Amino acid sequence: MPQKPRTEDRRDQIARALQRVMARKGYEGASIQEIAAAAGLAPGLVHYHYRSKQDILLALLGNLAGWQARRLEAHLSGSSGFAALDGFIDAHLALGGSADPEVLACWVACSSEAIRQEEVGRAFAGVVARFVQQLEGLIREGVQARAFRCPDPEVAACAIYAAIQGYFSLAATVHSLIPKGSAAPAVRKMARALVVSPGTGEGATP
Amino acid sequence: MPQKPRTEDRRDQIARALQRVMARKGYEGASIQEIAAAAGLAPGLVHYHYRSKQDILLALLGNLAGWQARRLEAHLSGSSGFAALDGFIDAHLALGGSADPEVLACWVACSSEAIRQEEVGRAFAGVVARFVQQLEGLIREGVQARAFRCPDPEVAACAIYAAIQGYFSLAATVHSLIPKGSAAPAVRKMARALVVSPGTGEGATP
Amino acid sequence: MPQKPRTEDRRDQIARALQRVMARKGYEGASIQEIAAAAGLAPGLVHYHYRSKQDILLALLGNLAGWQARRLEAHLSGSSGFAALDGFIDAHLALGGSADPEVLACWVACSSEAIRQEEVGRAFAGVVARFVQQLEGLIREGVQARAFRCPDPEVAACAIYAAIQGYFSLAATVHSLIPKGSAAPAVRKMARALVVSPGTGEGATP
Amino acid sequence: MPQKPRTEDRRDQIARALQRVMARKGYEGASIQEIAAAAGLAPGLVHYHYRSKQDILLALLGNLAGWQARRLEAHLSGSSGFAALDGFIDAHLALGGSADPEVLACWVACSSEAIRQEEVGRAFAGVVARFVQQLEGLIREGVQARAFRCPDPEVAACAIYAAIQGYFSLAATVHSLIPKGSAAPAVRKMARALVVSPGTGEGATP
DNA sequence: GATGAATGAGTATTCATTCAT
DNA sequence: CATGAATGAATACTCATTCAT
Repeated sequence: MPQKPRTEDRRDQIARALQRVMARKGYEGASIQEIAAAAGLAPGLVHYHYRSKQDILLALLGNLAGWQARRLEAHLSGSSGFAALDGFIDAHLALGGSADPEVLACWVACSSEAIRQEEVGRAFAGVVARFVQQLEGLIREGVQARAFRCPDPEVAACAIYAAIQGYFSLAATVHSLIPKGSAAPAVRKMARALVVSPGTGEGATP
Repeated sequence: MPQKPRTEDRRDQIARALQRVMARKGYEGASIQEIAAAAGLAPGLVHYHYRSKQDILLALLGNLAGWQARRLEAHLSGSSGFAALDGFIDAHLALGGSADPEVLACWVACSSEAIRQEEVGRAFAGVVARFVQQLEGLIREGVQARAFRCPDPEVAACAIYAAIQGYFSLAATVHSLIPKGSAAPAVRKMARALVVSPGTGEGATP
Repeated sequence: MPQKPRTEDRRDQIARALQRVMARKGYEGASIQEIAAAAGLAPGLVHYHYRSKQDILLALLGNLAGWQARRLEAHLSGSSGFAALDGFIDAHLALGGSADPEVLACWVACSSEAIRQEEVGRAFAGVVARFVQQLEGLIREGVQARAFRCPDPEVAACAIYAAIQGYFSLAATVHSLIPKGSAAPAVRKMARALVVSPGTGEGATP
Repeated sequence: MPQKPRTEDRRDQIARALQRVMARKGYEGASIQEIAAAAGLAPGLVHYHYRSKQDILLALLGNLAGWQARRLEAHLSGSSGFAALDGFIDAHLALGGSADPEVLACWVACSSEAIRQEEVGRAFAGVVARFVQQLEGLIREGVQARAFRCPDPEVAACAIYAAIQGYFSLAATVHSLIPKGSAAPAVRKMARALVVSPGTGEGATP
């Protein structure tokens, strides 16, 4: 059976297997043996293609980030103003999107590992920072185009991303608590409050 | 609870030790030996006071919930309307509050374990549900008092709590990304958008 | 079965088990499982009493050094001059002494590990240095007492110890090559050449 | 041996790679992958040219023995008596000779493996026996030529070789303990004590 | 000849849990 | 209550060897 089916394929196969196992058992709970079994590979192969278990996690994190980036691109595709803002939110929260419970559980597990493992922390922070900056960019464009009024786009972007992140966390842990289909609309509404307000003041518009 | 006082002390001592260790190493990474060492106790004592490691986690989760409930009580104390809403938010996000990085890291670790261990999941869900319902209650009171207009208090409560939860997660993982002191004000602003709007429509109304 | 049979006893028990196994299989070949089995203990106990396999080796090295030091003491016991010199040699090479093939094999294995593991190297060097310095001391005393003439006791001590060490190595590897009982007398004779000569010249003098 | 020339080159390339790696990591610590990397070859090639890892060690041992035999030949070249004796010693211990730390470390590692692996033990014993017998031959010639007086050339040869071997061992493990340049002179002096003495008695000459 | 992916047994080490004292 | 030694299963990782290409 030893052939040459593109090492890159094997790596992806293994990262996806980690995703499947980790969603149910967490990162520590995902043993190499189980990951290999889930990938349909011999246990030894895992460490042939990855130097360490952490490396698989980093690869998976890269995958998750890549998929999300691609979904984002599809949802934004040249739009601006409220359309872009809503696109960003929908790309993260709309049904059929990240609603994949496996991806959600993995993401939350990644955030936990980010606390424990410095290298994972750096990678995780990089991914999050990229999305938040992209969001901040959208807001700044909207402000320049007079579509938005926003005293502090950095704060606004962070807040909107926090709301999204919070829904991820709740969806992964207490899924039934979230009224069906309410996430994206609610965040859209909250986002508006941040990009149409004249100051840090009370609320929305006069 | 009603045992010899020493016992209750010991249990708390151990739960706090788990908190300290878990903040740095996560739940799986916190060994009983290390927990015992952090508590200044003999390893054998841990299993004398707790049936299993999971039990310590559940106790810690209870502690975290209790502390938060008490802080909430202090921040609310009879207020209503916007004051109550802001109190709820501040109790979670105001400086000096849950900003304790140890507590944040523990909370995120708990959310991860909630996915893996059914029993932890139930306990975690209970805690979250209680806070969300309390928030929902505040909103309903505000609506009845004509202070708020909110078509769906359940959705609003969930969204506001998601934003808080998201800030917890970001604070624990990518702390430096959050502009200092921006969390509570931003969530207040977002919350307003949810309790003054007439529909799921565009945003706040005149 | 969990009692308190003096942890120090357990440590010694394990170090002796390593000695038995290592004599046949070398250090790398001595698995923790096998060491535990040879000691009649559960595998987990080994790492309860020793932080790492290397630690067991260091303990064993300490044991070997200690036994040899004690044998040396017995063989020297106040003697000086040629008696002391012969005593040093006999303590190392006389029959029934280090002729224990198990000890010899361990010693050679230790010397190999001393090359690979820095910490073992330091410990091994310390042990060897101590014996060589003791020998050098004996020679210096003999010189001061006019019993010896030796231009460079450091060189002489090193050479004599090298000869001893060489017999260890040969005994452990090509035992049958050494004529029975020839080691100690031969080294005694060689040693004389180093402590009675006036210079680096030809040999012994009339 | 009579295969395609490339094959023989490859075998030597691999044996030399083992030498390099083994000097730092020992025999067990030298993985086939690493050996291949050190040789600049694909891992699979190693087992194409050698049936097993042990076979590489045996080849390396043969190389070491061969090199030493050649050096010996150069140092002896027709000499006899003390010149031959000194030549034998210098061939082993003179500066620039086996002082190559890589070779020394390998030699000590080989001696360790000789204890563990019967086949290596036989090969190692063969190599040592050959050198000792050659030395014994030199001494016998010297005796017949009336240059030496030596009651037991076998014992003398063994003793001299032990001293050489001991210096190898010390040089590989506690190099700094040996006074620079003292090895060969010291062994020459010790050797004299064995080939000029009238009996096994006290010391040198009457 | 040469390659490098594949295999699966083996390794040190960690750990929750138990229990004699 | 308290101790800390004991247990044995589990884990990440390594490695000699094989073999399809």
